[in-house]
Amino acid sequence: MLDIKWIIKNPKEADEAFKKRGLKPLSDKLIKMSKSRSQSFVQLESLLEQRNKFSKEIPSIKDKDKKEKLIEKVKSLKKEILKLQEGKSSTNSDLDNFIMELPNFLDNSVPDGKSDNDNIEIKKNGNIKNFNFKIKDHVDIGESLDVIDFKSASKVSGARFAYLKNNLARLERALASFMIDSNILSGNFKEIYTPLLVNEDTLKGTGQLPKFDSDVFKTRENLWLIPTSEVTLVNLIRDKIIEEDDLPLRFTSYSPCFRSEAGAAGKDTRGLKRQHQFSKVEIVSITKPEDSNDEHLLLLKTAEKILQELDLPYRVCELCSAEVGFSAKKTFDIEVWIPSINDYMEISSISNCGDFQSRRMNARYKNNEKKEYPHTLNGSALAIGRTLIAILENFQNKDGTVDIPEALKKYMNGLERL
RNA sequence: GGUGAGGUGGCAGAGAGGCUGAAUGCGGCGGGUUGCUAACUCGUUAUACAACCUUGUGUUGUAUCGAGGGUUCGAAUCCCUCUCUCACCGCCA
Repeated sequence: MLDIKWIIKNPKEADEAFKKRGLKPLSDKLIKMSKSRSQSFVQLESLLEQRNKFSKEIPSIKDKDKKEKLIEKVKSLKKEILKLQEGKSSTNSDLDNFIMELPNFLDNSVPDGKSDNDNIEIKKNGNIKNFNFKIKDHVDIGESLDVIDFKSASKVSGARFAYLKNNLARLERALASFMIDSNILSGNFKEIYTPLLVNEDTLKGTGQLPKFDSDVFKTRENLWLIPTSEVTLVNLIRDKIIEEDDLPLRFTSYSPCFRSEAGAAGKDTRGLKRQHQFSKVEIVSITKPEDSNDEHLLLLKTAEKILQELDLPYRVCELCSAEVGFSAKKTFDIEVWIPSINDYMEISSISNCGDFQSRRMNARYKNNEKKEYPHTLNGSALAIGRTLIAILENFQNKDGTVDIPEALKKYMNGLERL
């Protein structure tokens, strides 16, 4: 959530920031809304004060008529209060609703841009293999090895689901263990197993709601399937006051993720790339504001290390202004090399959300005696479904088999290839 | 899913329409006593928001006793809904 006080104090800078996000200047509107809110608030307070004062006097008045009169007076006060409260709660929620749908301000360092073409590649790593045979994509590899079954999945669940079978199912499990272990080593991330169903407030806290409700699956019981365990990991600090010495908090979690991807119909329909359900190992950090830039790099390094150990070629991009997500102020994407498309594909997104989420969830930390909003950061380390694609394709052999990356063999009981 | 009991400050625990932002105890903080510790003792000890100026470790106000509604001149206290915790029963990996 944006800091309305800061906007009131710095309307020009705020409008610049809105512009960078591709929005109209909104400071005027926000300031007006906030002013009318605080005006009615002051008015209401003074009415409440009167009511309380008179009410307190009533029991000590002996004269019956006087008493009656005073009671009548308070009654009419009450009517006024009720009226005002109605107005207030509507302007109040106007501002709240409006501001809850505004994205985070971008970091100054974020490059301007209009599409993913304007993302800036900042690093490349690993060797892209030259295959001396006709390569297959992961769908063909998976189906010919009888380890992926889309047909059955579409019958059982519908489009955008898949069965993984045999050693590919095992590989998915191996990757989860491997990634978690690697993360714990990289930064002493604490492993967490989280709930997969959450309530509305939780999703508001991290920013999926209220704006992106169509991207998230909702159950009859008003619980929502998490689209990422960022949601549950960051919400661990909701309504809490963290001791300064306990920062940074670092969490890692393996979980299924569910995305309805309402806006993505017809996109990437082939294969495992864009599924309604996929697994992901997530890393999350909660830091002091002054540490979050360094922490952002640590998260990046943590995710990169996994690709390095898996021996997968990748590059790191800094997202341009058009591509940074709603809650983030700065994001690095890691993209892994995919031979069948002869290009890189996003496999991890690592974001610094500043105090945007901690404001939304009212999470603070003690800075000496002051309470301030910590920064929250999250990243995939890594998306497992897409890691499977990368392994199937980058480690494929001419005979249709797929080698198991060295780092995973011990998690596969020594298995050499699929 | 059913039944019952509950949710009060950092914690424990009173309060059962106005004197209650809330007794008491513990803990915390500051002081006293003491060779040190302990014990004892005195004082102090919530948060958020707002208004005002004398811009201060300021004054005043409002809200907060799980959440949201309601009754009332007045609600921690009465009523309704929801939620969470605990116990027992049922079901269950």
